[in-house]
Amino acid sequence: MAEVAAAAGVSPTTVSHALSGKRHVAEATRERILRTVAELDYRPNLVARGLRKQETQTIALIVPDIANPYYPASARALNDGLSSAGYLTLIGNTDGDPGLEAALLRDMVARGIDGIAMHSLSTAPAKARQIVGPSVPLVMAGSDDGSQSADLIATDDAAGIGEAVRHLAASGIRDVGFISGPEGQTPGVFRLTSYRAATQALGLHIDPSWIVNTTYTRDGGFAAATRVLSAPTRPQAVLCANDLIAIGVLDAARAIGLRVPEDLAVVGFDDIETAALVSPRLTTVVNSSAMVGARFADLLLRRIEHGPGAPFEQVVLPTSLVLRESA
Amino acid sequence: MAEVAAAAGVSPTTVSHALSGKRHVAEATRERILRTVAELDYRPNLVARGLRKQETQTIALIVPDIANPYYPASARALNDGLSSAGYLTLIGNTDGDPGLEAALLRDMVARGIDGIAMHSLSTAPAKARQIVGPSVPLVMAGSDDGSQSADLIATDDAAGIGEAVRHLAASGIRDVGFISGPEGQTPGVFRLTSYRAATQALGLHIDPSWIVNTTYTRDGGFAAATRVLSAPTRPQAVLCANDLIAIGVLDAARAIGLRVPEDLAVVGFDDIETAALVSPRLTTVVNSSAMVGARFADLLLRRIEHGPGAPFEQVVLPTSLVLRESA
DNA sequence: TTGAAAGCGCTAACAG
DNA sequence: CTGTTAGCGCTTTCAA
Repeated sequence: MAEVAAAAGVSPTTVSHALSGKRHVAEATRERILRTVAELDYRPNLVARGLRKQETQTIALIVPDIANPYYPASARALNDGLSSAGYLTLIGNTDGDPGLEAALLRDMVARGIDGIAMHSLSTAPAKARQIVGPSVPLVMAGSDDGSQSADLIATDDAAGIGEAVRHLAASGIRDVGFISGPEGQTPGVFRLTSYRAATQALGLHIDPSWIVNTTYTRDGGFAAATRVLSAPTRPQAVLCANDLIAIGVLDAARAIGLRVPEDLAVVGFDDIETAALVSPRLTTVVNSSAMVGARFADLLLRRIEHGPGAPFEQVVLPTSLVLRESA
Repeated sequence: MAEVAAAAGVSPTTVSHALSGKRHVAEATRERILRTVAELDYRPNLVARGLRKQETQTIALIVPDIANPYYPASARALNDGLSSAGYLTLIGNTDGDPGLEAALLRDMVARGIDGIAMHSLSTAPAKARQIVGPSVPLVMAGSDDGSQSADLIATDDAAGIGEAVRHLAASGIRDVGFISGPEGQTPGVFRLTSYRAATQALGLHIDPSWIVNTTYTRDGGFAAATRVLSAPTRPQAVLCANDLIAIGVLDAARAIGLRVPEDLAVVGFDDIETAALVSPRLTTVVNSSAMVGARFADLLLRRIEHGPGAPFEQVVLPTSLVLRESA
């Protein structure tokens, strides 16, 4: 920048203002500066600008695993919602590990990011807020501890799962199992709770062996289903905490020789693209990842604009059951 | 940092060294400093460190679209290969637009990233190098202009496509079409070339109407296939520039009432997870996205270590045909 | 309409 | 074994 200033015969201050437009610069000087900038191919150093302005035009996206098909759509929508404001996305994978979630939150703050969007599996908002400090814009999805310490995006799990259970009951199914994520991890726990409530509301009996924890993966679903389905009293249907698990259940049903949905009805959660592609096509609860990403962007932008003082917002995304072939 | 220094009764320099370990600090002082750091919950400002050291521990990943199922695995593998060295990934989506590709390259450099990994659709290595300057570590995949201006990751398209064409010919198929990506975009052009070479080697005739350009999406594949398959002289098989296109072709075949593979054989490219899940399961050329990400990390690390002087490397990833149900 | 000077928070000579 | 000083490249008072 000093070079540009020298070449254009002005002070660095003026170059800065000519580029930022933050104060008026005489038309002639401005043109001269812009020409010099082009000639010298000068590009502002954003690290220096970030240090000085205490804002980096970067927002952090913390996810369990970007390779899990649920998250990329969220990442893309977040990016698109923020790119017009000049933000770029810095990404971190946690695999749901509480230690990594915490470490990544700290690291992101140390990097001076302007906001954090987090799909949390193990860290509650209060804990996350404690780690990042009071002034960092923080929006979390999939986790609500009632602490009012971050902007929140929730999914109406109860509605979707209630709809699913009623749909099954309407087809005469009374024995419904649930395959959740790792013990204690959100959002599985919420969905499990919704399942308990929904079955109880219909007066359905639940055998404890029908409820099982596993990882949020296809392999996890396969392993869990293999256990549940080979028990003497297997359920007629299983609800799954996400679609990946449900696809694993489909695998297991095929391996065991169970027809879906005749012998076993399967319902997923999320409606990732693949859900409509597997065979049989998966009946699932729609929980749009792209919608979450878009809301991340909205809330972050609003929080950045209004500062830490404004009351925290909570948006709850609707869910709906999409009927396909598996149930 | 000044606060910590004051509280611990030492100079900032000593605090810096106590934390970085770059020079010896007396055990007692070090312990005192570390305690103070913990008490004050001090966290180094990485933006300031970045400005001073001219390195940000950040690498850029530029992809056409992170929501396209091919790229997340690459992103994850890149991240994993780099995270132990303390790097985080800054992501950019270009949609293959040359202008965006260029703009993103510039922006990343301005942000002082320590290296760039790019899945390029429209920008050749020479052009990218010109934009980022001579000293920025740059690894590109899917694009080679023979200019020796960046580290390169290539896929052995010819081998995989040759294998596919021979497999089709062995089943008695002689009329093979090719659905590519947008005109002129890599990697479609390379694959199209490989297809021409492979069919010619077997003496197969190609009708010009069997070769068509479209976007690298399921919808693109559907639209293109609808055109190709409704022509009077439709091919017996189509090769596709990627799996998403192939899945769209499957959709189109179903819509038209063509049985796959009996009436139409379909071969994809990439072997994304979904390829094995669709019905019929997709026969495709394996081109591991995770492998690309891992190589990105390797090459970037090596380049960062050795500096811009070392000769550019080029790794070519093997491909292989995986036989499933669609061909 | 423009400039001088200070400073964001750190690290690396240089010096002792 | 430790401290002083300078400076990374910007933006923003303050002053003219």
